Amino acid sequence: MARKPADQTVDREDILWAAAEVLHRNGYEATTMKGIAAQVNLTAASLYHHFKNKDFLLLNVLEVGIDYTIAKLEAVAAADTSNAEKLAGMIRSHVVSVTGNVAVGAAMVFEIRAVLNVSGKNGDDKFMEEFGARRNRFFARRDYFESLFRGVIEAGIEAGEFRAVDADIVTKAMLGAHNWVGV
Amino acid sequence: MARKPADQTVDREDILWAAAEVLHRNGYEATTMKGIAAQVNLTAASLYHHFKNKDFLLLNVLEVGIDYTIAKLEAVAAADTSNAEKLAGMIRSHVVSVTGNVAVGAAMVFEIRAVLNVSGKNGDDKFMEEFGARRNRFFARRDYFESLFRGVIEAGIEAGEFRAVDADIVTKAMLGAHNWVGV
DNA sequence: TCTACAATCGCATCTGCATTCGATTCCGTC
DNA sequence: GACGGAATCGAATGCAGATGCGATTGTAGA
Repeated sequence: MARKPADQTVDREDILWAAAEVLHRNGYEATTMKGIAAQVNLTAASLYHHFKNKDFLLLNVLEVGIDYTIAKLEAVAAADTSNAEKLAGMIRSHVVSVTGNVAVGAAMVFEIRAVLNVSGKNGDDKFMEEFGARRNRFFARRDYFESLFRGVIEAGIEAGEFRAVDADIVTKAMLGAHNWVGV
Repeated sequence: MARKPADQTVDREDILWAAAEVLHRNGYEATTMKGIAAQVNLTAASLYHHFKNKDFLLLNVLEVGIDYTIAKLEAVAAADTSNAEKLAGMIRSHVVSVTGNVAVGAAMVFEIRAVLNVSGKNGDDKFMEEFGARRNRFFARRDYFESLFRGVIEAGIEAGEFRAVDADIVTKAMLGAHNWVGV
């Protein structure tokens, strides 16, 4: 009695989805391994077979989210159109990403800080080394994501298509607007 | 040795500020009573002299924040100007509120859901009754706050000052933009 | 069929945190 | 100066949640 029938097994991705949902409902710290496990009819212990620990699991949710969002965005950003059209397309793409998968979208909006705070308790060198690296990669991706928007805005200003606004602030405001409509 | 010198005593408000800061840094669940207490050079136990418990304390942070924000906003919203001017003033007011006190501002943005989730563990009837009431009041305030914006937008559309947009969505997007620049 | 591995589970541990309580010290007031 | 309440603290309690471990059982090849 230590294993469920084969037709109930889940894979990494199922767990990530479940985690995203629980995350969306409860927030990072309030999300328990038990809670995630329950979502996929497993016990908390079983999750450790698939993920190193809670922090890695949740970071993984964000990684998948940002990668997906960026992939869709890059396609649009690479288009050979005016900056105005490009920006419009990017906005559409981003909003669709955020609203299409509210759980993951919200996770990326709300749980960043939680990921940032992982550090103290886990005194493990090995752990923090790997986690830190992946976390940095995630934030780098996030910066890159933002830079896609900022880039188009700046290019648009250069080209005289847009008024000369503060691209930094406008980018942030814009992303905030996108995030918010999906919450 | 059970009391600090008089010049170090703190009051409710000091604690609320401290809580807002810790909240901003760590998020709701990761915010510990000990952490808040440390911020004002007290022990966790001492906080219970000032607040019923953690949930009430943190809810109080949000209450103060929304009340402050609304107070400032109402002044502008009541002005006898065009809707466009009014809206501009409100945006200014809100952004200043959010950026002026990042801790409280961020708390209101990020911790709402945490407050919403308070319920299970505290089986106390008395507790949940009062907490629920205050929480509802808070959310009502929050709705009211949003309605101030939506109202002006709708009025502006009526008056032909603004294009006929979806006031709901635009309000959300707008507030998201404001919140985001302050994060 | 047998074997190795993957996927689970139950249980036990360990830790951190909220909350309680009794004791102590300050301060304003009478 | 004595008294009552306010503000603190330290220590103890109790619980929930992360994680480790050994046992168990599907399942895919040899």
